Amino acid sequence: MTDTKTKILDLAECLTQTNGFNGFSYLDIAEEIGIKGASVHYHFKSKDDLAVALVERLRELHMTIFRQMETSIADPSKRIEAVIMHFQQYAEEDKFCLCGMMAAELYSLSERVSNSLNKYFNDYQNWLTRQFEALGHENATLQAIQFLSALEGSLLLARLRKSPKVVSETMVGFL
Amino acid sequence: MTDTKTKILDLAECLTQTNGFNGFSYLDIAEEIGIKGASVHYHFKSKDDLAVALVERLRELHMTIFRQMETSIADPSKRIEAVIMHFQQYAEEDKFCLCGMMAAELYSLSERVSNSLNKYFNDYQNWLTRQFEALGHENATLQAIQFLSALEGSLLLARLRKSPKVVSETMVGFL
DNA sequence: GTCTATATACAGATAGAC
DNA sequence: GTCTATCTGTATATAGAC
Repeated sequence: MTDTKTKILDLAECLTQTNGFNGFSYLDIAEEIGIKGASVHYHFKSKDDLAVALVERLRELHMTIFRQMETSIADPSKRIEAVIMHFQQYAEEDKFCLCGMMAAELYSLSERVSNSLNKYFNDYQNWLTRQFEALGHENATLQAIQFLSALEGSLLLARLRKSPKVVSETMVGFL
Repeated sequence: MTDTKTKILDLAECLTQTNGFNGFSYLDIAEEIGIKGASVHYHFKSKDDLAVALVERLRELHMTIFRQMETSIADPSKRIEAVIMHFQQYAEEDKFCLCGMMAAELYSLSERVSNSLNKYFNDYQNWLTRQFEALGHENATLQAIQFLSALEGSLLLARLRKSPKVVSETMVGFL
């Protein structure tokens, strides 16, 4: 049985990816997991605290997964392929990227959140750069930022068009 | 002297690009242009009407500009360069793409808006495809969706990092 | 076309009981 | 850790006067 704090984070993550961080309330969270609105404040004093916790949790999770992939998957292009499929899965669930969503909502969020978002994308980009270096690309840094940009943009379009495959179709040829 | 309706649209466009469409209220609009909140409803009965008007106006404007560019700028790669610089300008003003923003906020918007957004991006992509065809690209359709995706994604990252040049640096090599 | 006044709903947040 | 009760602020929207 998962504890309440984790339940809140899981649900908030899902709601942010679909409706945006400003698109749900503490009451939405409370009703869904069966507590009262005030109780959510016990776990996350302010909604800003919740935002920071969401980004930090995802950054740590993704970095752990990325580190594991470097030993469990031998071929770097297969690792990148897995990343593409992960984003396509978001589109299939009518979700956008959590941090992409918050990056769009940037100016309604605090500096703490924007710092966390920057850390997230920097870590992401550095990992991608290492993969493209391993694949022997001339300019791995440029390749990484192009890949990351196209990934975020294609997910935005795929979700709008209700065509998840737009992600993998767009990312073809980035390997 | 611009009329009130145009003033509302101009301000709403700016606010949507910075704070998101759900990030401002009729009262914000009213105070800035010097009328009362209720008066905004006279011009746009519901906020949903305002959303549709914003997207439709921008689609018509951009399509007009694109059509003009095809006669005023001889080199298709110079036309594409102009598009990149237009997006970089957004980043310099701490703005995201209006329709990209609304695409992120998709599930808090009506079907009317999502239909308009789809029309906008389809027209955009078709125009880009024509440019890449004129440049003799093998797969102009793929090139266009990759370009559009990378453009949206790089703007999202450039704005987050407060580095407008990320847009043009990322879009290098897409010509 | 803009105003005042108002209806209704919901947001984030806190105090204090259990 | 969750509750009830409440505060305060703000949102979209409408009716009817000017």
